[in-house]
Amino acid sequence: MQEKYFAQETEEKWQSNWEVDGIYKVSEESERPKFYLLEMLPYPSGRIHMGHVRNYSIGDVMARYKRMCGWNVLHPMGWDSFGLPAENAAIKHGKDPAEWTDSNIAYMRKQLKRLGYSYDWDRELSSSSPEYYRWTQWLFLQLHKNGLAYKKAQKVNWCPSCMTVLANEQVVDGKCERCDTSVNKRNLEQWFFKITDYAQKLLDNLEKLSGWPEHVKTMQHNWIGRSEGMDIEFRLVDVDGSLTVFTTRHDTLWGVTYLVIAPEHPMVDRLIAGKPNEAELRAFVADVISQEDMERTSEEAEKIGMFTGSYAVNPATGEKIPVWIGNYVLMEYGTGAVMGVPAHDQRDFDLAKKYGLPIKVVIAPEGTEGEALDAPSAAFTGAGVQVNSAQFDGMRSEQARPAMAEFLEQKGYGKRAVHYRLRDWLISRQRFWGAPIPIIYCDKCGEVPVPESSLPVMLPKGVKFMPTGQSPLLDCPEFVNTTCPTCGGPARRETDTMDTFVCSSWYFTRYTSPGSDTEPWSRRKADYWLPVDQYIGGVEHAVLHLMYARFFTMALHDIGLIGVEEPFTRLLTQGMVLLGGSKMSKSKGNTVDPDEIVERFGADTARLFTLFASPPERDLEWSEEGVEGCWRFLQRVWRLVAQCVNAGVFSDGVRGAAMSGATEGERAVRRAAHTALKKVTSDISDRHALNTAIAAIMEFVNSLYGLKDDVIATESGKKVIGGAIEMLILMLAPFAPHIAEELWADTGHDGSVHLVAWPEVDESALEASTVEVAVQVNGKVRDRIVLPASATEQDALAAALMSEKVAAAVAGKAVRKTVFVQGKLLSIVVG
RNA sequence: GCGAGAGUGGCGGAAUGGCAGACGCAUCAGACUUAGGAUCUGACGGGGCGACCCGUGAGGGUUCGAGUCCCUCCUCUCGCACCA
Repeated sequence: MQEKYFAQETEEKWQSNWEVDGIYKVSEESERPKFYLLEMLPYPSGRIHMGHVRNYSIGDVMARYKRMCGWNVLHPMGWDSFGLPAENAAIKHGKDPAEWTDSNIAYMRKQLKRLGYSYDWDRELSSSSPEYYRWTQWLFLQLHKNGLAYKKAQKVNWCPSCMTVLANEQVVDGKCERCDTSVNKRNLEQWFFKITDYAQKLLDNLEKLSGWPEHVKTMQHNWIGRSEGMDIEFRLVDVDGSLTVFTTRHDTLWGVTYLVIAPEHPMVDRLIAGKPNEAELRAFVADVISQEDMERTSEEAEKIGMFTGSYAVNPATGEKIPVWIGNYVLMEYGTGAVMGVPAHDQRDFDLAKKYGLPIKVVIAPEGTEGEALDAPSAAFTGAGVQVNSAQFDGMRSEQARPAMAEFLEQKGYGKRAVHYRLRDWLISRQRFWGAPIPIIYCDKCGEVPVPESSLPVMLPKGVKFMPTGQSPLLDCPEFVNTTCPTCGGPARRETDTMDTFVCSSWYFTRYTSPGSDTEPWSRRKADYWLPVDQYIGGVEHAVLHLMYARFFTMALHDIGLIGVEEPFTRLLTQGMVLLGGSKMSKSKGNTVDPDEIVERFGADTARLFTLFASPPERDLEWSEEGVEGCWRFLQRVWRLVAQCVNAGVFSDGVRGAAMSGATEGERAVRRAAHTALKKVTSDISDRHALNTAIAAIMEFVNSLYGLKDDVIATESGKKVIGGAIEMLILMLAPFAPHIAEELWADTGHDGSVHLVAWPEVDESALEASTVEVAVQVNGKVRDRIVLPASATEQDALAAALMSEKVAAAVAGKAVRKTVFVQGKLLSIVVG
């Protein structure tokens, strides 16, 4: 066996063997417990990038490890293949989106296969294929049937570059999440999913997701934004009707000196009609509405307002208070109207100061009841003691709150209410390359769902793309014009398509039943595999994909289509791959091409480096030298095994991993093997600390190099070394599957190393006859002494006092106390 | 402002409250070589000839013992942010 390893030919050989033998295919018919391991569905942009390599390498280690541990592992791969880039390529280069997408998929599939991931490729799916989007449409119809999909006109986010509307989650800092263009608002009639019905459940279930990172749960928690308070009704004075405000501080109700409503509020017209300055008011309203959201809602933006000329009555005090229109009140949140409490809310305070509105203190900081009534210089927003609040005076505000709620509800002035920041999910897109929304409009029958038997509503071929801001399907008469399923009369199809996040909200369920063409999935199979036991992907989807998929799963559960409520039991969010401190990206030009790394070093090296350089959850700085280091390590492993093979370690057959060991050297080899195994096993399964698992294997290899020459000289030593080498290959298998497979064969084994059981730690092998113990005197390490492993505290102290250094530190003082940590440390306190 | 996370050698990073810096990279020295950008051996936080002293963002505290736990700050990253 030669001492140099040539990765490329070996890797390709095993990749084709694996494929021919189908060793990663799984079915439900298994005695083994199931484990569903999934990495987030990639978009087929054209080529894979290092972020993909890292994501899938992490997943592949876990999949291979779990498989070796005896689990029936489902590990599939597919494509999130609808979306804008395909359409942009169509517009720019005249390519058919389907062809562009398919050729990207073909290339990327080849890249993934070249990296040797253990996917069950028979389950591959592509969300843009009619076989898949047929069921996306079918699921839309189920949601529609159950009142969870509806159409309404609303002011929505519009990305002028993508020429489509966006969901709230897809707007980051006022910019399009995808292309970074500033979004603006348009009033459009759009399709929504009623995710707000699940706001409370999405929030409550977070507590059950103990396998999710805290920061992701926090982000979802904040995004859902539950707040508890009261809706309080203020009767209007000269106008019919009332205004309802939402407040979390009804303890400040007696301090309300005015109301403020959003310029978009439906009551605005009635409140300003006929007022002397009506024209001026209308101009003000129009001006505020026309402002971009960012300039209107940024914290620095000045609070401006205008008196409507109308009044309302504070139900608590009976006082007549003015109704204002303010730029800082948002129609989309709460009721679009707020009560102005300048003494206890900084925004209200700013407005009151600016326009000379009265300020009335009703909460005094503890111990300042008398003086607090003077004109404050800023709003006091903390808790305190009620003043000026009729029968509630003197109560602490926290206690006043429930008492007041009770009082207000009894009087019929308001009711306790919960509002969420979460809005319904806007799913329609004015683009071609998505799943058409299966709805038909008929002049007679109105909005009619496409019958399930007519699915899929296919995307037409040969569409002309013109970025007009309307779906290209509109210019496609053969698509638009149809007949009404109900009355048979002429009708038009919906031309908007679905947000691609809809496609990725259920794909993990489709993987359980690939190719099913009579139903989206087999209930039996889905029940067997779901939920996903371990999900891996980037944190950028914390409130996008991960929340949409949770909503979808809950909804499908409640409709009765699926057995689980939460799709992902454990979640690992892997960090980004950086080069020169910033995320690799084409636009910055700081990318490293996986193909090039595979070509130079092989897939095993590429995988190993992305796993070794940093713990999975943290960002990883790409380093050419680091990659070379991993390559050197694999060569070092190869050389070690080759030298053993050439020395005849395996000449009389395989070793079966069991090792006895009589001499000190043999025991040391055995100890090194099982120490490494113990660390690697717990690092993979408990902590997902793949970087330290690899470090432990490296240490193991280093110690084998040191021990081998002595031990290998005898027949018994050969057996011990052989067993250790087998363990090394098994431990390496999840991380560097190709070289492990080749070495497994070269050491005389039949069959794939990836089907061999993960070895078990032999605790007895870990025991050493002697241990080194650090000796501290008053907390400082003074010496290290070697003791028999069985030494007691007394033995240790006696031995320690024999040490010159320890004796010097103790000299002349009395030993007051000792602390002994078996095998590690002796702490002597003197004084 | 609110919430979450992080600050450790020249670098990436290790350390159930128990010998700080595992493992790797870079660097230096040596060996082997016609050669070495291969490989092997060794050194590698700072100071000091030395015994020793100092050292995990800063300052306190708990403890026989603190990178780790507690308190007060500082810096950075991420998320939310006029949400009533």
